[in-house]
Amino acid sequence: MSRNVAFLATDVGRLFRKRFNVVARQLGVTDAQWRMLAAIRRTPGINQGAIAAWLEVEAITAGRMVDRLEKAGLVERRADPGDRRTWRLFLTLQADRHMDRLGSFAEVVFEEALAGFSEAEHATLLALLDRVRANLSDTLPDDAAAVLTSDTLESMPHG
Amino acid sequence: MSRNVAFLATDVGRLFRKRFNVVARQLGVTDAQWRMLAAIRRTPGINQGAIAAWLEVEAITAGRMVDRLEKAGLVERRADPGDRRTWRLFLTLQADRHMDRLGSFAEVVFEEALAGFSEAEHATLLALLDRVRANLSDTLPDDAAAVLTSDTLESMPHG
DNA sequence: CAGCGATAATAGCACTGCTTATTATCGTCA
DNA sequence: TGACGATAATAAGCAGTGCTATTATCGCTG
Repeated sequence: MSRNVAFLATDVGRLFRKRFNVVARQLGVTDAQWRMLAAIRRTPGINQGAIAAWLEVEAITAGRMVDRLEKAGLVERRADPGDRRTWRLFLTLQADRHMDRLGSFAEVVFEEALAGFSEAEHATLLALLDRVRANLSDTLPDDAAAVLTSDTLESMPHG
Repeated sequence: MSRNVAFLATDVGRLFRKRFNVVARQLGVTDAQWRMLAAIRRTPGINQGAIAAWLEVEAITAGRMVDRLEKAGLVERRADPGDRRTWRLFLTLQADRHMDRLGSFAEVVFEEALAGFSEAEHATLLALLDRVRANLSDTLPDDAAAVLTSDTLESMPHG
């Protein structure tokens, strides 16, 4: 029944999310929000479209997450001096302080998830899963790659 | 960044869902609904709690999906003669007629997802992913196993 | 049979995510 | 410079998912 990659992947993702959120709720942050915060920390000043491409979600999805994160005081939207359509995203100090603890929480769940795995098995799993993701990512791999090299990020304040 | 099982699994699940739903929308059925329909077809008369355990989601989640499927005319709730708290679930004729086509749709996406995979790689991926799922499934494996052998299903009309 | 803990389902609230449509702006081309 | 297609973001509406709390029963125990 569930003997297929899609269902297993869906289940693993959901189960991870559930576990992570139990502990991360202490900080008022969900797993998806953590991913977004991490992406912003990696490239401060990134705009919503680029972060959506990076996370492989739709722009509207990313936009609403930013709404909540902004309201929660974890992300700051700053106007782009060169393009009045876009927002530049930055972490607040509070968010920055949360990142280490969130990382630790995730580490714990990762270890549970991989209990009994050898290093080789772990590596194999990641490699195979990544190939599946690539197969299913329409034009997304190109877009995501573009994000990392485009001029969008060239003018960023302190990358 | 996304070099961990949880994120990769989340992404693969989401990407699969997106692709599958593009075609399945013709029949007005989502991927999650298809999973539930398949579970009901496998054990007609199953109740909501058991199906929730089988799908590894919360009872309320399954209950609301049944709401929508019932409204869409794909699932029928029948009272349980022996327990007034529970509902027995059955596919309608319409749903039954959809199942083959939905299976075909999924096959296509599965093949895309596994493009370039050898049989051995495929098997390895499934085995490793399933171990991760087992690691993350709290008491769920036991519950799910129980579902398959419990008296819940013994008195089912034509399994 | 009365009480009480366990179980099945549901109600309310919140978050993630998608599709389709709309608004504001940009950039280019005539 | 003015129009028009492309792009960034948002709006509306729905599905899936979870947590916490509540209601209706069950079933056992005294």
